[in-house]
Amino acid sequence: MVTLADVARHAGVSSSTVSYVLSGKRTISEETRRRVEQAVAELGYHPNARARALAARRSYILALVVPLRADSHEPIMMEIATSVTVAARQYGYDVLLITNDEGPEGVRRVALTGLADGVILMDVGLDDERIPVLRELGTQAALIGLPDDRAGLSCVDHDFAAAGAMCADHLADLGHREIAFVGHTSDTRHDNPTVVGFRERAQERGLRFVHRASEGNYDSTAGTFARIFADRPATTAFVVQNDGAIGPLLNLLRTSGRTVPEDASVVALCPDRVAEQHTPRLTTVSGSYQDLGRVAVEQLLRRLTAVSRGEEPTDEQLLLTPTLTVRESTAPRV
Amino acid sequence: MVTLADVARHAGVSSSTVSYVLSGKRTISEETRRRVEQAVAELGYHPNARARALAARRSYILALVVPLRADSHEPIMMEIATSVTVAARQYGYDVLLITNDEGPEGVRRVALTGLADGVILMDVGLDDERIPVLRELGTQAALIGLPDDRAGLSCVDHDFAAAGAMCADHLADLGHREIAFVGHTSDTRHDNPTVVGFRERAQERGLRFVHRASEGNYDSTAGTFARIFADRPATTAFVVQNDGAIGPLLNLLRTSGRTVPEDASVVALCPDRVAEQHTPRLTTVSGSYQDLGRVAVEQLLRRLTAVSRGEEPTDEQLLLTPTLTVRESTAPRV
DNA sequence: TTGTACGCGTTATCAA
DNA sequence: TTGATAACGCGTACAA
Repeated sequence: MVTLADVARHAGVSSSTVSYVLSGKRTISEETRRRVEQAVAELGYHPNARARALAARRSYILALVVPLRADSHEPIMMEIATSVTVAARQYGYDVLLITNDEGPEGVRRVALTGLADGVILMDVGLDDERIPVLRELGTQAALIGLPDDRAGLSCVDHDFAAAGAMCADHLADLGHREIAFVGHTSDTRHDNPTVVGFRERAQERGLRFVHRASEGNYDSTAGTFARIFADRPATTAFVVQNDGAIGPLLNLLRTSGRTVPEDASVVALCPDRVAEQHTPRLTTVSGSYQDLGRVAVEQLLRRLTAVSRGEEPTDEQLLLTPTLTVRESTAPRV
Repeated sequence: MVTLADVARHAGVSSSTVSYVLSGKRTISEETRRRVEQAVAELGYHPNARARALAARRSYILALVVPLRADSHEPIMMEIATSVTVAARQYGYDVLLITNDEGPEGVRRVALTGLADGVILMDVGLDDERIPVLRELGTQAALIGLPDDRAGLSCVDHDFAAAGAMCADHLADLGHREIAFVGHTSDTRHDNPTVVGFRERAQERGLRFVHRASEGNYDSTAGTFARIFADRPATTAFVVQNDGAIGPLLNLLRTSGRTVPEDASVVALCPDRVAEQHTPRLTTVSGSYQDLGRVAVEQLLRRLTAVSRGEEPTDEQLLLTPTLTVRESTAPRV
């Protein structure tokens, strides 16, 4: 293994000079810089991360805590995880994966042992049990998802309320008056922000709507579908916040003799990738999960640099505005 | 921060004794062990991972290299990543996430800087560009996927050929004679092991079959479906190796007046989670991605312990036998 | 602009 | 069964 001392010897300078050339924390004469860089190249020197971490008292590692059984969320989780990793690398950080089967202790462990400099929490619930640990240890963190008590924390999430409102607006603009919102049965929250945003905007625009749930499979969606038309036969548009219900819904519309978008418009709240897979390709309101990961990394790194300067880190709460992408599944009401 | 020296002082022993109590690498008298453990508890000592890594010359971190744009593979990737992490934790290791946008250099970086003790490569291709780096640096690794040249490497993968054969056997046992295999257009390999395994067993059992591809959306699958029945009107069973084509296929069967499984049997090569979502619930031949991750971790750790003992690590190539789960989509041919 | 020297918190060797 | 103590390789305050 080639060490800093080896490079120093080879270049005829002290090892601290080599260190400073590499870190750029000191002004170095052009001549010695050249010599050092050449020695680095000739010897094939690679700084030892372990020694650096010990001496610098930071590991340049961020811990990413992912939920273990994210059920249907899994593709999204991977997308966030990779975007976090890519973003972190651009700032010279690496990412350690922590699964939630360690529970809140996972956070405690990486913070206490100094494995990670900070923590990114995915899939943060309203009352997340990992948050007390952050407060107790003073661990720097960025959360993806908005907990109830955000004091002292930086968080980022999609602006679900805006997404709901955008669905209402788009369909209202197209002249629809009777809309069905198809959610997921596993969403037990009465104050699902998407629904709230949708409802408020729908009321402002004078729309009638029903909110129904599906389990995300064919049978359940068929039942939901039947009930919607039993209750509201004049329904001409659907908003779907349930990836598994999309395929069944489209098929039910088809088999019931309704053409999309001529007879019924469909707006999906799902990743674009999913929307492109269906026939017709679906109009969506969607947020970027990559942005979510990137923003979380940047929030956390801002906190870390603040702390390293002896400043107080500033709490940031950011809601990312989603995008309406009009594809083939929405059209003016006839 | 509480250090080993603090604990030693508090317990009235030397710091090396504390270290040995914690690592268990030395026999310690009951009395001192008790004193040390009490001091650890009273002071709330947590060993510093960075110092440990430097002194022990191992980081107790494994690097997991995931493909960046895994397209449809993404849910699977997350499942493997979490199972790798959980398994690694059980052996006292953590997992660092490396995305393939760093390319082969990512492997070089973590190995050369000593960030990780070993590497797990996901989604390994037949001729993977990361493999030469492993060889060049002598980095210990475990691969998920089987490359062509496996010399000096430990690998694990599903036994796809066995999976294909099991599909053929199951349908042959049920009396089917004409079978359609629906694959994915993105699979350009002529020697797709699943197809090979299926074909060979099908021939042994005297089955007729066609192999067709779909892009995994409704339109493409509809075209494939039409062609299959144009070519082979007597087809009574399908094997699907294309998650996106499953929903469309079931709907096409339904709308064309064929009931599953009475008129047509369907065997899916997909995760059980996906199979359970469809109506009817699908008979599958599937392998466990969790096992894949766990086995890779164990292979890598065996190599690492061998090396630390000065022994030569043994190469292991393991194919995991998949499982046939009979659900509601297959029945005897009528 | 450069060098010296100490510290980071463990592990592990060598003695006792 | 236990204790000193020398690495481990780098960062940085202090000195020159």
